[in-house]
Amino acid sequence: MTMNATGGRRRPPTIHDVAREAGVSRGTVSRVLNGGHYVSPSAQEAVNAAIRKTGYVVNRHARSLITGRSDSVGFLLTEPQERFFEDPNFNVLLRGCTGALAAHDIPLLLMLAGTPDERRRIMRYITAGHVDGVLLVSSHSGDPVADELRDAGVPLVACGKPIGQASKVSYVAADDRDGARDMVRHLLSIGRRRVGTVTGPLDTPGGVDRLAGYREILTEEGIPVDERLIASGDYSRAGGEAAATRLLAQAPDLDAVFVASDLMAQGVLTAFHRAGRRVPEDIAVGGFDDSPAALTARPELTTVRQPWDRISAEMVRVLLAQISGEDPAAVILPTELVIRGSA
Amino acid sequence: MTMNATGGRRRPPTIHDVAREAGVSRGTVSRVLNGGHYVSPSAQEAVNAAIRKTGYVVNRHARSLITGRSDSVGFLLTEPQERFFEDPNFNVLLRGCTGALAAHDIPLLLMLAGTPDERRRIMRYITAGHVDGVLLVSSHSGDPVADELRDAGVPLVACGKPIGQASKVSYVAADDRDGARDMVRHLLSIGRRRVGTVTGPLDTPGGVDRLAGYREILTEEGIPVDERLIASGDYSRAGGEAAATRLLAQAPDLDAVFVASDLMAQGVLTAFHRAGRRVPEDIAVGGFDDSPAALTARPELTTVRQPWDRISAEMVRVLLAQISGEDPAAVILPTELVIRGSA
DNA sequence: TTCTCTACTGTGAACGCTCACAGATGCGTG
DNA sequence: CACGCATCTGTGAGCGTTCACAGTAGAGAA
Repeated sequence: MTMNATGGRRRPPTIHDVAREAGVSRGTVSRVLNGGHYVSPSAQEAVNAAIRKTGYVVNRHARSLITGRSDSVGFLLTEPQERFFEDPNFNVLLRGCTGALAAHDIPLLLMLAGTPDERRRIMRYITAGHVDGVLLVSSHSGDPVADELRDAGVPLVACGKPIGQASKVSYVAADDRDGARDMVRHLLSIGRRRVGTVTGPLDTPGGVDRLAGYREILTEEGIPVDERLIASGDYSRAGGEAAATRLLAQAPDLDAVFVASDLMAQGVLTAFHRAGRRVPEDIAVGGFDDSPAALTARPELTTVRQPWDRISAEMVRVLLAQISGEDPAAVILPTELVIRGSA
Repeated sequence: MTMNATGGRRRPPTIHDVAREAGVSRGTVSRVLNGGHYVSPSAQEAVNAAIRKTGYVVNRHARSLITGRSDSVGFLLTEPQERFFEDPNFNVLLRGCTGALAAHDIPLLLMLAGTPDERRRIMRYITAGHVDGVLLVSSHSGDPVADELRDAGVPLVACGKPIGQASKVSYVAADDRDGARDMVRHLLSIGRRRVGTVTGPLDTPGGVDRLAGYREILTEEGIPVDERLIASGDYSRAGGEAAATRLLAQAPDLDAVFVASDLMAQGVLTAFHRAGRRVPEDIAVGGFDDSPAALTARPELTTVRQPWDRISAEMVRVLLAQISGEDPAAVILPTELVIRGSA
């Protein structure tokens, strides 16, 4: 018989081979491949059989050459990468995006742009049309990359609200403010009155919005906001530890603290432990993210879950919509309070 | 002047545009692009200037169509993915590979093959020549994917020694046995005599080789191997906790334990804590991996560092060598004992 | 009948690049 | 002087696909 398929790993079959096998023309095979419009049922079937028989797989390079699309998207990480790879949320996100794209048969290209050099190289790669769109992950938003890409006309979806220039950039984010509100409300509901907070960097939406939620609830409850109860961190464990130490010094009567990330909350726990404060007896601690770190911590962290699975799915959905011509869109997803031992 | 480059985002410049701009032919431009052999210095320079001026970037699809190469490689994860994405080592590996490839201007395609369906789709994608080679990460080695890819003639490098069929598959691994030997030797050197171990799954090289190292040192030191001191885990925290509990029941006089992963060691610490055993006073604990988990643990884990940065670099090196025609190769890298509080 | 419309099919002509080849030049050697 | 050889250059062909277009056939309307 034919010595192709699994056997002789020679030249892979082309659309020509399929056409010959099916007794139709290239054009018909191509039409079957692209949705099967204007193809008779008999031809349709013959082509499908031929595809199965020959083991044909479309050559994406040839297709891309003519369509101008690449049928792939980039997953772009700006900034020093350690921060991300340390962050368990990031992994969930990466996995979710890869999976969601795979459902559309679209490969994901992982791109790391830590240094200016890499950034340049990658921008060239992207703007040369080697990907159809970009999923952008960058914590310090206000990242120039977002604007550059937008200006270059590259479909783009950011993870988290980009702050700064009210650029028309699509994004998907959890409702940070509302999540913070839930947590602080919870801390108050269990009887705490000196509720502090360790914020994220204030050039990130997570930093700004979670702090805003904190302020709002206190105000709504008629509790004056005491600036000595506010310390800023950098989303790292060490930063959380340092912030907690400052907090204890500034406000020794602290009885609860809302920490803007679980990783920082781990540092906060360490600081409190060293200072001889018990959690949650002396001080209740609430985190944010519901990362695996929340379960590693002792006691386990009460935290705010971000719907990462939905975030990744939405990012992909919005990006694909944008690639096929729709306008940029913003999606904000609800968070969920997860109560464990620390508060 | 010319209305290209940064300005009008119309059709990107082609090799034709560059040739015209430089006053040479396509062929000469192509030669410059591919190493610059047989090109006069003056032409070389004119072409480079034209490339800068036009902002030309090679169209990889057109190139791939004719060369048959795709100039990209896949990073393939088999098995249920959670396991990997939970594992901090994996992240270091992914980051390292992406970076090492970027240095060669080769994009990395992340591929997740958790389900049989995905596996089929991805195998088709790979064997269709959409990537030039594959970096394979799969903990339970003996994975059929490795053999399938090898049989399909796809350049391949595995992370960790594939066990089972002595297949001619390239791999890069840390020296598990030697690392285990160092750790057990260390435990003995601090005076422990009832040294147990929690192994990894015994269908993984990490499981087998680390146990082998454990046995070897005990034997060399003339200490009989007591099977009650050996419990197997599954590289998960919960598995470590369960194994430690069994160990305590089987051998209450345990005074040290070598755990085949840091994550499991965390579980072991939890179990010991619950049983009222102090670490390291009552029982010394040694981990493996030097993952961030080692620093999260209390006390911080004495552990064996795997050189993940070098592993990723070597994987990429070996893969690229193989793509350009060299034979498969195995690389084994030394580990390093990291002493902290737990032992 | 004849004409129009829809459903379907086949055929060049690209897409942007590399490769093989043919040609041109300059230089050293028989 | 003729010849080989190495260096350099341009040209046509073709990689595998899609797209626009030109058809063909059959059904229904005029």
